[in-house]
Amino acid sequence: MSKTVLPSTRREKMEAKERAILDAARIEFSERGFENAKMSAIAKRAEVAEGTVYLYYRNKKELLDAVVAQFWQVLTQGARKVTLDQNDTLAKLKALADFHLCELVKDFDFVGFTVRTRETGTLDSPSLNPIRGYVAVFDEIFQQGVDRGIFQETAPLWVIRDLFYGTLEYSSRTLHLHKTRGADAVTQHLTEIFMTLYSNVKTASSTTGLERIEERLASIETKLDTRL
Amino acid sequence: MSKTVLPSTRREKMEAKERAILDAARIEFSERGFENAKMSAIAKRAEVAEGTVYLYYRNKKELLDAVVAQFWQVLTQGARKVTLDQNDTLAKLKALADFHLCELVKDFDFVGFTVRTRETGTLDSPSLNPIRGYVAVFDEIFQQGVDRGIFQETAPLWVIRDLFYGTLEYSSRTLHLHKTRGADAVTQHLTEIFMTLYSNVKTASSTTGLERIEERLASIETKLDTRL
DNA sequence: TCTTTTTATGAATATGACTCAATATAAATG
DNA sequence: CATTTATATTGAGTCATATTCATAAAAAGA
Repeated sequence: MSKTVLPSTRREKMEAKERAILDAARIEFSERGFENAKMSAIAKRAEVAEGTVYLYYRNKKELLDAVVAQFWQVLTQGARKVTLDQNDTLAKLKALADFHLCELVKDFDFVGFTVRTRETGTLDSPSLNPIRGYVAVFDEIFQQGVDRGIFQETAPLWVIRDLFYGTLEYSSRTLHLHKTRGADAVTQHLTEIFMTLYSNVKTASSTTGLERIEERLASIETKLDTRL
Repeated sequence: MSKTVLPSTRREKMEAKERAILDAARIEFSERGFENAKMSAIAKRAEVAEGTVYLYYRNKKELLDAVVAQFWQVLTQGARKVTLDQNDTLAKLKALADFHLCELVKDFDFVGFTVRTRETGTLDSPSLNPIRGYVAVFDEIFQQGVDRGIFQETAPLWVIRDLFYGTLEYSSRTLHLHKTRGADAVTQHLTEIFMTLYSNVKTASSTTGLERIEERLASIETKLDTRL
C-alpha cells in the first residue's frame, strides 16, 4: 500500500521540476522567440542542469508544444469563465470575442508559436487538442443559440467558426501593429454580423412590424434619456 | 559612357546569381521548412559556394524574408489579374476570395513563413511591404464599390478588410488539415456577408422598407447594449 | 601586361541543441 | 542501519550547421 501513499513525495518533486521547466520555457520563449531562446537559459532559469530538461521534454520543439498547449488551456478556462457570466447567447459571443481579441493582442507571440506548432503537427497530435478545446467554446455557444431558436445555421458550422476566429486572429495582428486603434470596433462589427446573418427572430412574436418598431423605439428613447 | 552600357554584363551576372539563390531558397524552404532547410543545400542548388550566399543575403532569416516577399508579389500579380477579369464589384471580391483561398491552401507553408517574418519585423520593415501591396487589392475593390454606390462603409475599412482576409486565412488552415471540405462554402458565405451587410442596393431585393428599418434599429440596439 | 577593385571560395570558427557515462539520490531489502 | 537496486541528475563532450574570413579568381582600369 505504501506504494500508492508515499510515492507522492517523489512524484511531487518531479512534477514541481516539470512545472519549473515549463514556466521557465514560457518566459524564455515569449521574451526571445523560438529561435533565440536557448535551452541552456531555460535550464538555468528552472535551476536544473541542461540535460535534465531533456528528461522531461524530448527536444526544444516538444517543449514549445507543451508551452503552447498550456497557453490554450489557460485561455479556455478564461473563455469559459467570461462566457458563463452572460445569459443571452449573443452577449456570450460578444464576451468571447472581446476576451479572445484582448488576450491575443496581449500574448501576441503565442499565435506565432501556435502556427509553428501546427506546421509540424499531424491531425491528432496532442499539441493541437487544447486548441480544439478552445474552439469548442464557440461551437457550444452557437449551438445553444440554434437550440434556443435565435440562430440558424445558414452555413456549415465550421465556416461560421472560421469566420469568427479568423477575423479575430487577423485583427489581433493589426491591433498589435497599430496600437492606437480600438478593439471594440472589431467585436462590435462581428456581433452585428451574427445578428443580421444568423439571427432567426422573425417568428418571435405575432405583433405587427409597426408595433415592434414602436416598442423598440420606445426602448431606445428611454435608454438615451437615462443616459443624458 | 561605357560605364552605363557595358556594366550590364557584370550586373546581369550578379542578378542572375541572386535569382538563382532566391529560387534555390524558395524550393529548399518549401520542401523542408525553415528549420530543416540547410544553407549548404541552398548554395549547392544555386551552384555557388556557401559563402557566396552571404554576399547577397545577410543571413538565413533575411533570405527567408526575400522569399516571402517574392511570394506575396507574385500573389499580388495573380490577384490583380483574376480581379480585372470581372466587371461587377461583388464578382471581383468573390474572385479575389476564391483566388486567395486557393493559393493559400496550395502554398500553405508560406503563411507560416510569413508569420515568422512578421514576428521580428518592425512596422515598416521592407519584408512587410509586399503584404501591404497585397491587401491593397482588396481595399481598392471595396473602395470602388463604395464609389459606385453599391457598398457602404458600415464599419472602418480596416475592420472589414481584416474580416475578409482573416476569415480566408483561418479557413485555409482548416481546409489544409481536412482536405475533404469545400473551399466554395467559405467564399460563398463571405460573399453573402458582403451582400447583406455592406450592400446599398435599395431596389435589388424584395425587402420592404419595414425590414430595413428593423435591421437598422437592431444595429442601434446592439451598439447601445454592448456599450454598457 | 601589370595593378587595383570587385566577387567568389570553402576551410575554419562559433554557437547551441542534444547525448551519455559518471554521479548522486531515493527506495527496497535483509 | 548497511546494502543493494532503481531512479534521477549532472555537465562535459559530440555533432550539426549558420556564419566568417583569409585567400584566390575574375574583371576593370591603366
